[in-house]
Parts: sequence; structure tokens; C-alpha cells
Amino acid sequence: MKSRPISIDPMPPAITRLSALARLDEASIAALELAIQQQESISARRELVTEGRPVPAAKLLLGGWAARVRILLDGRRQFLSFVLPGDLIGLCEQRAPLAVSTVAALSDCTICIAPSAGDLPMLRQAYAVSRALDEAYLLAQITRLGRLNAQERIGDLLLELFERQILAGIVRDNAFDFPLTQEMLADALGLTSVHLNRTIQTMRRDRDLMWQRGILKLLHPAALTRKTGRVAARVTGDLA
Amino acid sequence: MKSRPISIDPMPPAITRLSALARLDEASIAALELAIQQQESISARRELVTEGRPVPAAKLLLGGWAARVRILLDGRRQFLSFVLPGDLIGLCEQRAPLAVSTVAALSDCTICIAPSAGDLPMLRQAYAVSRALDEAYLLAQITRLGRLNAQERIGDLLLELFERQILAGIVRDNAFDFPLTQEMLADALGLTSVHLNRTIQTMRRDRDLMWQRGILKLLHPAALTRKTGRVAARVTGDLA
DNA sequence: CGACGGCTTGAGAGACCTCAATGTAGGTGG
DNA sequence: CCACCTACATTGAGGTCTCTCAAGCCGTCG
Repeated sequence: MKSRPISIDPMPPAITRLSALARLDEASIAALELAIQQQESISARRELVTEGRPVPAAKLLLGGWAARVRILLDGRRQFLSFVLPGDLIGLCEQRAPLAVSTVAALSDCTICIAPSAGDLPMLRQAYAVSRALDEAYLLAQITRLGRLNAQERIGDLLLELFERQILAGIVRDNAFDFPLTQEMLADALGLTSVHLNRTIQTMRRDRDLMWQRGILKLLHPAALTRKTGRVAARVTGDLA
Repeated sequence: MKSRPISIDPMPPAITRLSALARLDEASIAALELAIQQQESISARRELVTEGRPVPAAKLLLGGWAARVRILLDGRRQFLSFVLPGDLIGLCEQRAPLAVSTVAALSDCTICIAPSAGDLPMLRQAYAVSRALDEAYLLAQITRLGRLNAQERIGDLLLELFERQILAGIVRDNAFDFPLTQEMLADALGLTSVHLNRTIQTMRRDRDLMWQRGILKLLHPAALTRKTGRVAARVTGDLA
């Protein structure tokens, strides 16, 4: 880090994140900045991608949260993964692809078209790493649902989201925007909202976290990491 | 399909499967046949890819079963997905990739190097569709673990495996090779082997399936599909 | 034949669910 | 400024699905 006038990180989260995934050159950043100027607002609950239909052009999430979700015939709902600022939506190598899951805005969001990485190898690499991370998050989700109990699931997911928010540079004092309801979180974790509520309460009592008015704060992320036996995803040997 | 002497499908499962994912041209098939001549035997339990280490060259599974697996610090095990004949292992767009999960042989296997799709657009498309299917299987796994009960999980997974084996052309009379132990299946489904055993028994009693000596037979796949509310993955609008 | 891995069975416990009611904060209209 | 509404969070009581621990069984293989 070069020294800078004391201020909040001035870069948009999306650029912070993609720069963290691969060393972006000037041209890539310029392309991103240009795309970001053409941003669009999306209101909560709107679908950005619909399961079974053709995948629209790739988007970049600039602000707000979205999620991949699957609804069963009898109405049961399962969130497959969360989409946070700086994440890509609907990136796809294949011709004539059909969406394998719906992506829906969980809060009001802003998005833009993801600039083509056609002649920008650095950007292409960032996209590839982003895809690899997406896959890692799916695997982590499977492990959570298959083998962790309620408290471990919650701790593990919150830590993952925390680390992802750090990547995008939008964590301050261990706290970050968290626009989910308990019911949404429960539907991500394979729990009922009642049981999630009770478990969150004991975590509050244990001073693991504070969560109110859409802000989540992890009081001792390192301790929580140890407690849940969590291992963060590493996806490239390039950096670090 | 041209008419051919009446016989069992003479093609290796891998070629059958990849041809089903995209219309392969002569050159692609020739490349695959050439690669298959250089096959290698892998004994059960060996690791083909190791989590956290660099991803080796992409492989094609020709025979036997493998699985992506994650082991927790305290020994709990979670199978993330199964790798069946015709599936690709370690396909990757990124430079300097690190494996996000271990891939281990569940039975004795034969594999070969996956031919490069560099100048074979059809083969490249088949690979892309294969990757998209892999992702769809992960999403299905999440939904199973998060929102289905034991019987639904079993039915849903067995149907998925059944459909995948059909793609590779290795199902006969609704029966196929199934080299898993009950404990492995339990570790894929987030259950204990005890509970899996009891649930399988009621499914046997209900005449849903027969399973003995490494052969699994679904007695009424269509009925089971209806019963579990299952929807199969569609990933491309190209074919069908 | 004994050893082994895998399958099966029993009994009891616990984590998580269901149903239902109550509490609370923010937002809107009068 | 208050009444009201809605969405969300919280609490209680009881039920059940799945787990744990443990033992017995069965086929295979050396």
C-alpha cells in the first residue's frame, strides 16, 4: 500500500475485488470504469437470470446483494450462493447456454454490463479466478449443509461472507452491510428461521457477533474461524 | 444415427457421453480415440487431484467411479460430487490454478489425458457443456442437502446418477454399475450410514430399487422422479 | 478358520422442526 | 401525533427425524 491521503478506499468495490483477483492493467481498469458509468438500478426481488432460460449478457454487481436460488415444487426454497458487490453474474464459456439457476436481487442493487475480456488478458484472468472462487463457494456450501451443525453452518457462512467483503474492500471495523432477513439466511443454511433465530441468539450471548439494522459485525473473526474449523478458499497460486 | 449391425453400443462411454453433449466432428472423435489408446489404470483410493495443490493436466475418466471429496479436521467426510465414466477431471480456464477439492478414485479406474480442444471447436463446446453440467450437479447437491429429507435425497441422487449413466450409454434394463458402499453414499448425502441403511431398506420394500453386488437397478424411474419432485438439469439450448 | 469390511438391527438421545402466538420497529395515512 | 399495518424477530410447547453407541451378522479372502 502506498501512502495516501487518509480517506475511505475511493475505488468502487467491484474494481477493488477484481484487482485483488488478478493484477489488472490500465486498460482493464479503464474498461471497468467505463462500464460502471453505465450502471442500472434493480429493485429487490427482481430476477436477473431465470432458471431454464437463455443466459443474458454477463453482468457485474456494483452494489446490493443478490443470490442464486432454487424453489421446489412445494415451495421450499434453497439459496445456492450469494452474489456480493464485485461478483460477476452469468459468466459463461458455452454457446447457447441455459441458466441452471435463477439469480434474484435480495436488496435493491446496482449492476452494469461486465466488460468483454476479449482483448484484455488480465481481465480475462480475473474473470477466470472469479469463476473458480464461485465454484469454491459452492463446494463450501455443500460441506456446510452436509456435515456441519446449525452453529457451525452459521459461523462458517458468515466468515465466508466476511472474507468476501474484505476482498471487495467494504469491511470496516469488522462490520459490513448485511441486507438479509433471518428467513433468507435460514433458507441458505438449510434451517428453519425459528431454529436459526435461536442459534443466532446464543451466538450473540457468546459475543460472537452483533447484528442489527442490516449491519453485521463479527466480534472475533479469528476466534470464530478457529471455533468452526474453517479453512478459506485459495484458488490461484499467482498472488500472495 | 446411421444403421449399424445389431449389437451393444460399441463406443467407449466417454465418447458416447461427449457426443451427447455436442455434435462431435470426425477430428474430435479421432482425437478422443487417440487419447483413449493411452489409458492408465488407477487403483481405488488413489488421489487424482489434491486440494490446495496445483491442478494437473485435465483427465478423462474412462471406467470406474471417482469423487470430489472434502475431509474436515475432525475426520468428518463430505463427498461433493461423483465423477462417472465420460466425465472430465480438472478442466480449468485459469492460469496457475490451485485445486479447490480433492478428487479420489472410489473404485479401480481407468483414465486418459483429455485431448486438448485447442483447434477443435466442437470438442471445446462439449467440454464447456460438461463443465456447465458439473456446476448443475453441484447446485442439485446443495438443494438435496439443504431442503430434502433422507428418502428424497437418496431418490434424487440415484436418479441423477441414473440419468448421467444413460448419457454415457451404460445403463441396461434400468440397471447400472454402482461401486459405492453405503457409507460412501451416506457421506455424499449428509446422512449417517445407519440411517441411510434403514431408509434404503424401506425403499427396497417399496419396490423402488434393487441394489446388490455393486449393481443398482431402479424399478420405476419415472415413478420415482414424480415421487421426489425431481427436475433434471438442462444446460444447453443447442440439442433436443 | 479367523479376520476383515460392509451390512443390519436395537435402544435411547438430541438436534432440529412444526405450529402458533406474541413482540417490535418502521412506514403510511389520517 | 397517533392509529394502524406490515414485515420481521422472538418465544413456547411438543413432535420427529436423524444421530450415537453398540452389538450381531454375513460374505470374502488369505
